[in-house]
Amino acid sequence: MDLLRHLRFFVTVADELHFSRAAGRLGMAQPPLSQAIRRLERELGTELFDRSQRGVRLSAAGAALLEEAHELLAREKRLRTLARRAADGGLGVLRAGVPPDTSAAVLSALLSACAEHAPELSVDLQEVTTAEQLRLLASGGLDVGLVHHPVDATELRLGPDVSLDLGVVLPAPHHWPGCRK
Amino acid sequence: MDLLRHLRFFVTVADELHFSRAAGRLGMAQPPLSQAIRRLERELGTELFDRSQRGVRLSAAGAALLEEAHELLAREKRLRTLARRAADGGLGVLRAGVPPDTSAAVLSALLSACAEHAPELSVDLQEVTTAEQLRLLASGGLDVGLVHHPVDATELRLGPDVSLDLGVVLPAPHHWPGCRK
DNA sequence: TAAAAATACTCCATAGGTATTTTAT
DNA sequence: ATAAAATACCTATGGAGTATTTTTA
Repeated sequence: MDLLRHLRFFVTVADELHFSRAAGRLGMAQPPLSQAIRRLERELGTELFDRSQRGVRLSAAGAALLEEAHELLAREKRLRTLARRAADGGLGVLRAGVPPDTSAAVLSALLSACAEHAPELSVDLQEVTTAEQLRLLASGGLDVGLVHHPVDATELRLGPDVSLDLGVVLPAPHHWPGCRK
Repeated sequence: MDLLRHLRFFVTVADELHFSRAAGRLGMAQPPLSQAIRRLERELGTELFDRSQRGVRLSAAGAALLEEAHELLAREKRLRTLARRAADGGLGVLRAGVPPDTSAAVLSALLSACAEHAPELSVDLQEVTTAEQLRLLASGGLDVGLVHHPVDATELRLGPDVSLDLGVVLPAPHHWPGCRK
């Protein structure tokens, strides 16, 4: 019954609060949209909207489910992105920068954690200073970096801190192939 | 194209590594399963399996996607569960009875477990004796109760025992909004 | 030769479109 | 009277089944 498409319909209607406009945005006619929402409501066993006079409102259940629907759709996109990368051989090398003074212990711990989590991912390690890494991350020359705190992480995504005085900085999502979270 | 169903197919095949057996588990014939997997591979732009001689193996991309597929399916189930709760009006208050001599430790443990499991559920606690609870549960005045054993649980559903001499009694399903199982 | 997956085809369910009706302001 | 959603009906896409072929060990 294609729950994902129906959820797409749902969030669009929830956004517009107007079936005809939502149908327009979805590139379809209004009647099939109405039908699809009704089908979804039957499937879930709940009214998603209050179609009373003066327009459409989210019902309590609809409000509760909207957030979850968004997350589900986000996951879907994520999976498709992952698949795309795998298709392009993107699941190949992860270009990682580390500061020159990184200890062998930290390095091997990170590498084995990566290998366990994404076995098909090969890691291309490069010794770069924190400052240099920030430039490379911003320009797409690196995929992830291990840097010294404190750091100006505007436009970057931070990972968890590592051991004592090290931290992980990740670039904006589109440069971000493997090693989840 | 119903990604979710295809992912269900995918994880089943990945689990069995055998199309015919997987088809059996899915309650369908083998040819449509093969077709569906091919469609999914085309859709994602990646080979999910290595169908070489001597059985089926997960491809690198397949291995990478499998985990994500599981999470997506888990989210789907979660959403359906949420919808169910909302449908039963479960997204409101759960009226819970506890015996007057319940210790604060037990109480807080139960409440935090509930909060973790159903964050959107607010719990309305009432101190009632075991005997009183049984009457209220039967009449719908309570949704769940924490009672002393032994107890006459005809027409009620029992939950797991709690700590030493306490037990959980649940009423018939239709009075039963939250706190699964 | 046997077993498992792929191919060919047929059929039916269902999603979507168009036309129309209903309802509420 | 108008605008928006619901209903009715029709068509077509595609998903699933059966039969069959292909391939490899």
